[in-house]
Amino acid sequence: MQKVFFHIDLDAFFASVEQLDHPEYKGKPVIIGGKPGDRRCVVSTASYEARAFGVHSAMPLTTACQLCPQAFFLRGNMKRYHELSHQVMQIFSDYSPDVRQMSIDEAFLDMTGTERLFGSPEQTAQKIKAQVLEQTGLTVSIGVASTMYVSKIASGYKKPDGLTVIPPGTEEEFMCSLPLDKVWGVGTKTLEHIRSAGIRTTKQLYKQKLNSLVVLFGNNTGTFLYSAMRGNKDMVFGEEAKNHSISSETTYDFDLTDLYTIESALMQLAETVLWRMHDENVRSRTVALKIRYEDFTTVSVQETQDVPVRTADDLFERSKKLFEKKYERGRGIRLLGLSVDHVESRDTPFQGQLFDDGVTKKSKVEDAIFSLQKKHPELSVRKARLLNPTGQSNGAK
DNA sequence: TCTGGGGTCCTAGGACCC
DNA sequence: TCTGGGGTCCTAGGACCC
Repeated sequence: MQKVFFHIDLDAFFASVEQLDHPEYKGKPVIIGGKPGDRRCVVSTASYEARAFGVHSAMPLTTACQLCPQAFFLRGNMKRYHELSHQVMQIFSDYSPDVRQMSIDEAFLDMTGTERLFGSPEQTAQKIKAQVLEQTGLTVSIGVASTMYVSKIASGYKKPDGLTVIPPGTEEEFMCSLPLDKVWGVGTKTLEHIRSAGIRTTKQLYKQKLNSLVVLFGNNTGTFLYSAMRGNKDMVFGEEAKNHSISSETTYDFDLTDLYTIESALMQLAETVLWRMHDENVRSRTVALKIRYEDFTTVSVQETQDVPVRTADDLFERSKKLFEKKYERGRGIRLLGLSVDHVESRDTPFQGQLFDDGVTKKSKVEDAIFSLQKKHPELSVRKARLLNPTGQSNGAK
């Protein structure tokens, strides 16, 4: 059967939600990411009105302020965005049993074989767009194609409120019509590499033999580029990620140098990560610490132990050990990040040494606190060290 | 214009085992 | 008398995506 995939993207999602909730923002430039004067911020989303001034995602906020000082600058309201995202995803599931949400604002739908039910893919896409607009007030852009990969690129072809259908058999033609930097999966580095090989257009890239791409870019990237230019049919729907991780990181307003402050920051990160591990009911044996120094050089260190992390204290102690191992004394720290990797469900039996060193009890106490706090979010149970009566932060935003 | 936070996947080398 | 080969796990760094 002819495969049909939709890729659906919410247009300038965070900014559109704000314009929806605050009619006074409608038709005006809106920039999510921070308030003017906030340090070390980047643009998360810019409304199309702001994009007209050259503002785009990932741009330093200070730049955005200069390009478009009259914009409404907002820090954003993730809770609200998640609410609306959920609502939109629900609508998608009315149209396909196979929805793969890729992030808060986009999803793939396997629409293969739904023609009898809903009509042609184009008609169905129109219906979805109309239903999302009617029920949420938001617009989406949809790409329709015979492969997931091409549908993804097609959804970005015409925005906002776009619909792009790539008829079966025209995938390669479509890929060859794109500028090189629109090839999904090709970032700055690979683009540079491609250009330095004398390849200037997707057409030229398409003409390369698999074998010469492998010689130029290595097996993985070479094969990817070859396959991408032909619509990347290998990208399949049902694959599970094999290496789940949970992380939390903070860029501080001012560089950290004082050891006590640094340890408090690590404790904060450990609490955040452990809270989420509880929330997802997972455990992990691998803890990784990331340090970004004042000059933006970034290093990381990780350790896998035989026994999984059990308490926030445990995680804090491990992170402190990693910090001492890696930190170059005297250097200012702009970012600290803590993550646990290779997480697995706490329900899968643990193949390891079982012993009681007093941590088990502590872990049970913590479990109780976490579930209590989950039931009653208004109760705040926090470590004394992390409370700050002066209202001064550690420098974290 | 000084550069967020949350992720996934890949590479290359080393340790260790059979 | 010049050093196998495959498999698995681990680590540090990096590319890329939203």
